[in-house]
Amino acid sequence: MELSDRKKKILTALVESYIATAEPVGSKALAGVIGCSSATIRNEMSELTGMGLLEQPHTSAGRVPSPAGYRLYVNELMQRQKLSEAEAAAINDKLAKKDEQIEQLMNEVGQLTSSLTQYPAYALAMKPPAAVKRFDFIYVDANTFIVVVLLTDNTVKNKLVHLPFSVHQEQITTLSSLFNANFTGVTDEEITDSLIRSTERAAGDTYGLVAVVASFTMECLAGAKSAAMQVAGASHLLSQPEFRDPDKAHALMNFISDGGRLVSDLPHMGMERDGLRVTIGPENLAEELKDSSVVMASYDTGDGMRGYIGVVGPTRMDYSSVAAKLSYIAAGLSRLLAGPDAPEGLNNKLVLKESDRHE
Amino acid sequence: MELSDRKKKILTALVESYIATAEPVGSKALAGVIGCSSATIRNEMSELTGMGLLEQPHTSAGRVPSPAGYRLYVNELMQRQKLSEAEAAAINDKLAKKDEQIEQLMNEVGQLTSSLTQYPAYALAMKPPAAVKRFDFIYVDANTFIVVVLLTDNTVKNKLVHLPFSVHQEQITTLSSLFNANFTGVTDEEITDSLIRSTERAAGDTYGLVAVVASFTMECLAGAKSAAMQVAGASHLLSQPEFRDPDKAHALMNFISDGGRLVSDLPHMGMERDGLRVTIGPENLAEELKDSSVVMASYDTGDGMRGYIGVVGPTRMDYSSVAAKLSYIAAGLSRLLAGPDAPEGLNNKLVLKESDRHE
DNA sequence: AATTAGCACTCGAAGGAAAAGAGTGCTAGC
DNA sequence: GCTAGCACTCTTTTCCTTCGAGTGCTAATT
Repeated sequence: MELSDRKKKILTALVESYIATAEPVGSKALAGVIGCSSATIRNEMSELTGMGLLEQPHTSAGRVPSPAGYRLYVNELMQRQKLSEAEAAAINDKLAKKDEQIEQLMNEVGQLTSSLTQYPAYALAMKPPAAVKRFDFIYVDANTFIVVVLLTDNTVKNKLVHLPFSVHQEQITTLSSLFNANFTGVTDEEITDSLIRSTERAAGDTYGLVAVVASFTMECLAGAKSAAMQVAGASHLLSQPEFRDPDKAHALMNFISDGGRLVSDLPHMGMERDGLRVTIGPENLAEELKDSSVVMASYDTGDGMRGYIGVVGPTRMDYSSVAAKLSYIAAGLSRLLAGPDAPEGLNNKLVLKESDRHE
Repeated sequence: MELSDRKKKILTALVESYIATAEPVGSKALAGVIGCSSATIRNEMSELTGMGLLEQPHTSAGRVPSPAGYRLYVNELMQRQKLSEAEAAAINDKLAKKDEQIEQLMNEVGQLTSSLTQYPAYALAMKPPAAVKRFDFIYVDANTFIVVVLLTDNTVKNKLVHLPFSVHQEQITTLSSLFNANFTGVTDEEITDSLIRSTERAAGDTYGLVAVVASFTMECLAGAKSAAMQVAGASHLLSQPEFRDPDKAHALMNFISDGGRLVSDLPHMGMERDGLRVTIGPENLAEELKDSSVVMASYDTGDGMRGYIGVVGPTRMDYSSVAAKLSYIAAGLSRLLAGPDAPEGLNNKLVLKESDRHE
């Protein structure tokens, strides 16, 4: 059922006033804004309460939006906000530095989001599954060599292997061709015991090393697809009036600090058209979030890497401004990670431009 | 001036009772424990107050230890506590996994310390300065090669370099000998502009790549000596009665979450004999810590790598148990990082034992 | 029919007095 | 030197009152 224009206006004004002040809103306060008497507002508010969009903390307090009220506000009433020049510039600035490890980057993004929104924030990156593109073995000395693995996403991993017995340069070379023949283009699930065993049979006197290198390879592949997750700014919660009760604050902080729960208990699929998603109070699965809200945005680099950034706060969250900021940051991340300077995905590589050549 | 035995007993009992309950301690409560009447205790307490070891929140409350009182307790009265079997086992268990990146490890150690002590904890690792032991260059394709750098601390770093022009296999080989000749054994301060320029002059047609590889090298060396710092469990603060005031909690949490301040504002030198150090309330330099205490322990791998773990809490901290746990964890870390299984320091290397050889 | 003014009513917040309770300091006696 | 006793102090708790914001309803107005 459709609301009258005036009801929409009242609900909007009420939600925004409550977001700003955290105080229940009375009819008098709205009368001025809407342009009719407080009695009229009271009648309207009474109906809105009947529809479940507003709530009364107690008889003689003003009204407060219910979760359904917030939902309606977020879906239909809220203004899409633009970032100020300064904010946009700050974000671009922070994101300018590429070429970082993914954990490090997620950490910075979390910090940035949190300090910008003044709410706790998290940042999550998920890499697509990778395979090995090529192996290189570097002979260091009789007891030591280095395995260097180049993955399909152009990440490079390495490991120093120290042996209690000696090997020759040629044995390492053999090992190298062996692995390049058998283990390239293989994802981590495809590294089976039988593959390892058949490689060992072909390995001659270097069979003892196969299992070691194979397990390192699996580690790399597992690491490559694993998600990086960072949480930042949890202490911002404490400045919100709804968390002046230390017990409530504690419960939610615990939940937030446990990155695993954030990932598992938030429905990170089914983003709206613009890659944004808001879950309000009881819509959240996790018990700890039943009277908090989460705003999240997804980004996508186009080459299989996806991720999310999000913000946790009281249901009385400044949805409009948070949504705008998250969208902007997410868009920036998509650009950064898939941009022309990093055409093949994120990794610690270095692109040399013609202009860098010394004359 | 030396305290009578009875005064020591009273002070000890009072501190421990206050640590346990967070309530000011009255003379009656102590009378039972000490074995004389409350009036006697009152007289003694009055003198202890005069000496500045106790404080009265107000006339009709019991007494509370002053910072000086805690200091005396920590220095002379407190029992060196032993860990329970279970606790020791839990720590050993957690520390069993070696072979991790240093950031990851510090993160886990922070978590472990925090969950064990129920206070916020931090873990800090500082690597000694390193130099490059050798360079390897892997030719991938005409536009791409990988630089692999083996450092003196046996860490291996790599970078994929993508070029806007083609190079030949031989050019890469030249580059390799060039860098191995000029840049090995060099610390990051020793990489000067003139070194780079003289190498470029010797580089022939690969001069354009010298600066790139050199700057990557500096990055590696800088990264190798940089400290890894992790903070965990900040939310434990909220369960302490002294931080029921959200403003206080907020201020301290902000301080703690800012790892940099923790490092710079804590006097991490001058550990006591057993590698432990306690700073109580106003002894702390940082304004935010003026009514908190910090217990920290140092570890040392013997090969130049040092680090600290620490715990932040109210002055009413359970010094005895925290000190025991920190000592144990620090000792465990020393062992882990310098132990027989990792004889050359921490890095992501892999040591193959004879028994690992397949038969 | 919709809006508004007026008014009685409700209920939490704020303030204040009184009572309760815990602990001290002092004095006198053991 | 220790202890019992007691008056005194000061916080905490409780209960009561007052105050005020805001509602819901009714009747008047447009």
